[in-house]
Amino acid sequence: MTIRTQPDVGSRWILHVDMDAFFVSVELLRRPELRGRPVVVGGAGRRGVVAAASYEARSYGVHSAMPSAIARRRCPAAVFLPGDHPHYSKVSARLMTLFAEVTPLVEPLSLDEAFLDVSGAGRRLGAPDQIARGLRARVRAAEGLSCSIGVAPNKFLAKLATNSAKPRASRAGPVEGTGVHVVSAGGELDYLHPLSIRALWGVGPSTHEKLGRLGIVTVGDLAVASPDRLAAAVGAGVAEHLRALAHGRDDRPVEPERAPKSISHEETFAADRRELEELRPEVVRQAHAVAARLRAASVRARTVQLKVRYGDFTTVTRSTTMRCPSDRGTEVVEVAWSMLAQLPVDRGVRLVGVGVSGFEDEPAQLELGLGDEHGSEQWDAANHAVDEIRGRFGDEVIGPARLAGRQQRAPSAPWGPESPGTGHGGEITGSDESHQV
DNA sequence: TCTGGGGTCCTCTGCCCT
DNA sequence: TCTGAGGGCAGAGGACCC
Repeated sequence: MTIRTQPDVGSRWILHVDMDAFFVSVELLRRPELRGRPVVVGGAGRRGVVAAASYEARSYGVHSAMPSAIARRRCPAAVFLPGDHPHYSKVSARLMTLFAEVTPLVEPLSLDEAFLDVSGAGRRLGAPDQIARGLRARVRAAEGLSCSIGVAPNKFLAKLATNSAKPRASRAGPVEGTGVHVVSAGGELDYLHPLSIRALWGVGPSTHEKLGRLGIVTVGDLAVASPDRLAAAVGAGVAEHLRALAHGRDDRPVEPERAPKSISHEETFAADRRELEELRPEVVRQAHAVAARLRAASVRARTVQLKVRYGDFTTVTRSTTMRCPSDRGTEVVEVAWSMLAQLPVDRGVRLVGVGVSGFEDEPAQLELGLGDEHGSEQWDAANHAVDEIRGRFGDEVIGPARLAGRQQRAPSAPWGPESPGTGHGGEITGSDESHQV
């Protein structure tokens, strides 16, 4: 689709850049012999899911988030590759740098997606569609990767437009996309209203079903639906949000610096665990990983959340708000453990996770009446020393004595539980967890 | 032998306080 | 002293996104 957009002053133009099958495409650069074959990244473990699938694999009905067992059944010829998250992160960082050469207003959405506000780049780089085509060419030249770009007056429409520009999988194989799709100012509703409501941000399976019961199928149906009936079905807040989108309204700015509001780590086990003590190393490792990220971000968290998923997939969460915010692994362990100890685990736990939220920049209040007043300063110093050691020599070189003797965890296993029998590394701990280097 | 990991946002409920 | 209303907050869970 080619709509000539003008480099006019005052108009708002947003680019949504989405890399095509990012993880797979990055792997194919390292393994070009797999080009043209169905390739799947992730889903290597017994309980894993697909993180990304090549368009050849998608032709067999394989898609991301699909259980690996089903993916193998649908496409037995597919090549399954383990994910290499650190490598994808490096490539992603280079891409974001490339985007920043177009405009300083770059908001990364994930490793392979970003919004760019090019409203002020018209005089320098031309019309938005020209900027988009130029950027595609630069990404291709610099990294050998393909991306699709949506161009529109706001973020929501730009993201939708990207879908129209993407390559597709058909039974006959991959079909080239247009690469760039422009939704012109004034043409928003013509583009939007024929689409399924499922295309809207915030309409997942549950909301889709509720709206379907009201006879709302397309975005156009939603735009003319009774606000009261809508609110009764999905709640006032969601209803207002959806009505705004259905009218093409979205005035959220592109925000280059978005501070995270929570940090968490979780892990699914290869086999369910039924003993509390079997779960302790995981809680310790996750709590210290979370704490290290807090220190890296120079924030302290007030709330600790524990997540437990049982073998039947029921999930419970427990959270505790601490008197004083903390960035210390020992404190996160203590709070998470006290919550876990109150849950039944003998029914079989498949996943455990530790998270923190409620961030504060201010220095933590000194603890009173809890032993030596210099103790907390010493732990802070020790924690920062360990962070520094790990930054220089890697995560494996230092860990809690509690986890000593366990096989170190692979650098990253984001898309599936570890193989049975592998243990984990950990982080600096206090009290009962002295250091092992 | 189906369902990962890391997030955000919203709603509902219960508790405490005024 | 009891009761009810209302606000603020914490906790739990659901839905959604990539």
